[in-house]
Amino acid sequence: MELAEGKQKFIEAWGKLGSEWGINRTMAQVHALLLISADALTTEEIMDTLSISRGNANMTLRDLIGWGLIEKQHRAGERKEYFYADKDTWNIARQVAKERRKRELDPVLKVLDELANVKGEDKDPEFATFKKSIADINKLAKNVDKTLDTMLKAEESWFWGSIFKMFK
Amino acid sequence: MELAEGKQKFIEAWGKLGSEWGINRTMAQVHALLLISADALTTEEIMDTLSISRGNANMTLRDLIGWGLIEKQHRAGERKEYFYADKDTWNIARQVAKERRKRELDPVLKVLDELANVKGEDKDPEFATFKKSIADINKLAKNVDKTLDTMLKAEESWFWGSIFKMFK
DNA sequence: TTTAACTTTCAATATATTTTGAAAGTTTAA
DNA sequence: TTAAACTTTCAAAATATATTGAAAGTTAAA
Repeated sequence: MELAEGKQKFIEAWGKLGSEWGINRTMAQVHALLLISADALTTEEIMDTLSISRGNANMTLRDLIGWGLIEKQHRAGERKEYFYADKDTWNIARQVAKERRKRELDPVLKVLDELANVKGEDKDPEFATFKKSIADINKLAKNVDKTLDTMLKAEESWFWGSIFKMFK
Repeated sequence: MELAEGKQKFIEAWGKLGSEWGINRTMAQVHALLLISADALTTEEIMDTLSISRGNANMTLRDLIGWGLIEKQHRAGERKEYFYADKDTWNIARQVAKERRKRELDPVLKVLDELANVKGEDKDPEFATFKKSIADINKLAKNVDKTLDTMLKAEESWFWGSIFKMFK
């Protein structure tokens, strides 16, 4: 397989994976493109390569910056902005985990805590089932939260070392 | 907070979380409803409670069965089918992880392996960056795969025991 | 069998999300 | 200043996804 074809395939696969996990396909594709680019790219180059509009490219790049996955670069004597992706997969995974925890896990934990206070008759099976389910999910969510917290602070080598030890 | 209101809130929160993770909102809501129901429910009851159509309810219930999250029940002397959700959060997490691995991680691993064979000039920085990125992502993906594999075989207590030990 | 209770299908419709592109906004060099 | 180079915005259009509901299909009791 040629490099050009390989790049194409990677961008497609990354885009598909992203969309299956609730991430805008274009955003995942732009990220993929920058991931496999040795140099930083301009908005223009990204638009052309992926055949997307200026508005779309601009918004997507802003979002990616918001996710902490890419950054702007400036070159002496040039007005244009260049975009460059962090290539470290461990950082990427951490960044994504961090953002999603903030945006999604935190609100859910808040709701679950509220729901732990629902009042009712312990003899009522409907109430008992509700209570039990909420408590169990709460426990799982808090464990996930704690695990992410530690993971976010961890260094790569330390983390993988632990995973390997954990799973022999 | 009253039980009825709590149920409502939980169904909404679960639906929102699901949709943010690429799971159909209605599917997550039906799952939530069954999770907090002491008894198995009929299609009719689910339709009424969530205000969804018969077709939607039917398709969603089939999907949930496909994900291994709920099951049909039959009652002596009745034609109607009842639906019941597994209430064990550990099983739910495992089931979801299992399905998503099969549907999403496996295809990505396949593409990454193909992309590892892309030919090019080692001196070409574009080629070198591509190779490096693919290799790194491959490594991460394989680690995730291995971790999931072990997790899927694991018993709850064993798993959480390890997590706790891992993170003190 | 027949029939009524129940389930499934799917084309049409509705809703939600993404994308476009032209206009407005901003910045810097001359 | 002015004007050209560049970035941002956002209403409208396009696309993708989810939902409806009536008709077709299935099943089991009579």
